[in-house]
Amino acid sequence: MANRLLKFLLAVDGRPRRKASKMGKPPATLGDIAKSLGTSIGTVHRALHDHPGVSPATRARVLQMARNLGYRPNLAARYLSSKKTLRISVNTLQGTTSFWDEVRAGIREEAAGILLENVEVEFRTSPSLGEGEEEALEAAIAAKVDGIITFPSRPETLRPWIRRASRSHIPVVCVATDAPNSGRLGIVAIDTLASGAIAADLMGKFLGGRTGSVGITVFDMGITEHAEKYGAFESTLKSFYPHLELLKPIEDHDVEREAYRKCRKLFEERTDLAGMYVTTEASIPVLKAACDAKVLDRLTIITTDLFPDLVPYIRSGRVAATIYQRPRAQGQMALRLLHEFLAEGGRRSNQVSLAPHLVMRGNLDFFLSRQSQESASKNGQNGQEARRLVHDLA
Amino acid sequence: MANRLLKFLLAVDGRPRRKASKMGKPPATLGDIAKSLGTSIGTVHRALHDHPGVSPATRARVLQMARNLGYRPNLAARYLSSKKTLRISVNTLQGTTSFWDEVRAGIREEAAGILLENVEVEFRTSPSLGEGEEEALEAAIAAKVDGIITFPSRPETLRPWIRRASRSHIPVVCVATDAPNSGRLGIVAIDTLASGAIAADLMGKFLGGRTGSVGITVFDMGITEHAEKYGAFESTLKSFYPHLELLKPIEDHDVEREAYRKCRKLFEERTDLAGMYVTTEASIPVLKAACDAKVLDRLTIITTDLFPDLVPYIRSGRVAATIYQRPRAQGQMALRLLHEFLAEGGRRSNQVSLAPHLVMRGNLDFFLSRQSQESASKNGQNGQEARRLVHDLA
DNA sequence: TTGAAAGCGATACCAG
DNA sequence: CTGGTATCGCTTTCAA
Repeated sequence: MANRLLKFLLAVDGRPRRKASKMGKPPATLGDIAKSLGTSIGTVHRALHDHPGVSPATRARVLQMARNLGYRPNLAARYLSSKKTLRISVNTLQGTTSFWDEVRAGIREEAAGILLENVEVEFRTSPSLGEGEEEALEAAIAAKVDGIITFPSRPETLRPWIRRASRSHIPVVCVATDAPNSGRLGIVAIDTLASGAIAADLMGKFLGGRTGSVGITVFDMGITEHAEKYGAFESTLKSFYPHLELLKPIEDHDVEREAYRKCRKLFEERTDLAGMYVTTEASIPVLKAACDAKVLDRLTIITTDLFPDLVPYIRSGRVAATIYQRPRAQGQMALRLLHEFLAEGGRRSNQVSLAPHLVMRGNLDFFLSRQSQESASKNGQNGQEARRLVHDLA
Repeated sequence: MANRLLKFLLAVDGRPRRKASKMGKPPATLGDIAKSLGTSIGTVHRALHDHPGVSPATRARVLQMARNLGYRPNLAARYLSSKKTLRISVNTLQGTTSFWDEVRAGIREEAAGILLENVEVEFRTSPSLGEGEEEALEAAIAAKVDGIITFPSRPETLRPWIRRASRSHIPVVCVATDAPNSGRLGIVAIDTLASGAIAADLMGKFLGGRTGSVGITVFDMGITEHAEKYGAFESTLKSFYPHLELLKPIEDHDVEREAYRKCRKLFEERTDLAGMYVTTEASIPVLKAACDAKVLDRLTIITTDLFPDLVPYIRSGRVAATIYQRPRAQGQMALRLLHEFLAEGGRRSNQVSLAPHLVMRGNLDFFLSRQSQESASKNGQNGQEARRLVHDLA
């Protein structure tokens, strides 16, 4: 092949492959700061870390000089010398479906993949919604962990605890649900608007030109995410499929009996019901109700998430599609966000909105094989053994 | 709140937060190996790195002992002392759509996010399909980069070059298309089966009960990925929507005129055509052809990927849905794969299959806002300035 | 072919 | 309050 360098190819410089070769001066070190200030490394270090025993005057000078020189700590050196591990508390739910297991798996994978192997994950898992969540947060704070990943099932209740953590300089990242105005560092969740909108769009298309009403279940309209999802579903339906009537949301509060009862009632009353969008995890009771009310085969049903009990419904086509909220990816991103913050590597976007995945009969197996890849290690363990898991960002 | 530790919460030990606190002995070091062998650190190092000047006998003993002690290099120490940068060549296409720009953006983001800031990315971009790709690979090998990310547009042609790279101990990761039996380290791509299957499933649902034929365009059936995608589309259609007849694939070879001509012909001949699945980037010519043949509004069209010219078609509903191949995520994963290998951090799955995203009218804006987030820095640059970009894994 | 030793940049401790 | 220094584990160079 022609050896001439094609002109459209980036010319590659042959300078020695050292960092400084980029022509930018080598990054400033503590020593540099100390030298140019005529002080010692120890002092500079203390100043930069707000450690006691530095006069305000010198501290200020150090800070200024650090800024001038564009000082950025060398993480390799830091880790090598200190060997502190970052302890991260993961406060989540046991859960009724595999959702939270997957989130935890994602967190473990990501933690295992960190090069500096300096992350230790502690799981504090609540047995059910609202049971011991505050205590768990309190315990994490008391244990002086370096960071917290949590699912604020009831944002208002947990908010004061998150505030408390922040005040103790413990960054908190929320997963799946946000806790607004809590001072949390970041939030990782599925984009609610994208979810609601795609569900509506699919619903409309699946129903073809048929008219009728469409039902929707949510956890609680008081939670921002759920209200937003409903809103997106509603507005999309309205603008593209105005012939479909959206009914008032059914709130199930993650209580199976409540979901069943309310939906059963709906199914029996609204004979014009054509479709149903279940935004919560509690899709099985809804499906049961539809079955018992003998409307299951008449309805176009779109659910949320993916777990074993749902599989037969999808496979048989009785659930037309499910909006998969990618728990694994949520866990991974949450840990990444937190770790990057802790490692001082840089703060990126603190609000990560993931696009949901669409699962239907056709691609169901793809997602199932993905879930089963996480063969090893269940939750609750200290995650040390979860060294090398098969990994991807689904 | 109750201070008692709820029994279901993981008990947290209060041992000093040092690594060794896990009760597992501290990881073995070079010194440990040297000591237990009665030799020196230098020798151990040379043995482990295949450096010249070690007798085969001692090398063997060192290797064995390293294995026994479960030695794993401390990356922080390694990086701190050597300061070599990993140079990675990214050989991709200029491209007609924004696809490759996004891939490169993803690679840059990921490179910028690496804590040990030890990655340098060089872009070698070919102006068009097949133009200078071999030369670019040759150049990368000649430049002795540490790793290569490439798009093997014509796998057979590039295979020998990939082999050559591998023989020179330069790992190669393929993006978007695989180069089988080339010795490449890994492959990152959208799952073809998931793509084809979901497209078929949607096509069937969108068409409701209507009968008719469905067309499909591919790049070239000779490329594994395209054949697989076709296969998945075909089998899904056949098993769930047997009343739809799938036509023979139209190969466009990424030539716009070819796509237009062949499709125009199809549109005029097959008056029973109900749907069209465009698996290639060249959807615009197909849409033009449909428009000119006056069948655009009659067809249910599913395309691939997302770029500006396609937007109006989606917004107006003339393209029912598009299968988004997440170029950004592909780039990110490719770099991650390669870096983890190079950093000796561990080898995970070398075959990453991403799930495609579904874009429709409803969630279109979500994806558009995502793309525009990558405001800064275009391709072709040396990527040094792309320090902190907004980041997520879409 | 091998051993010894000087860094890399930050942390943490001990002396002034 | 501040300066000095041993240390982390590895790479690399210089002697032997």
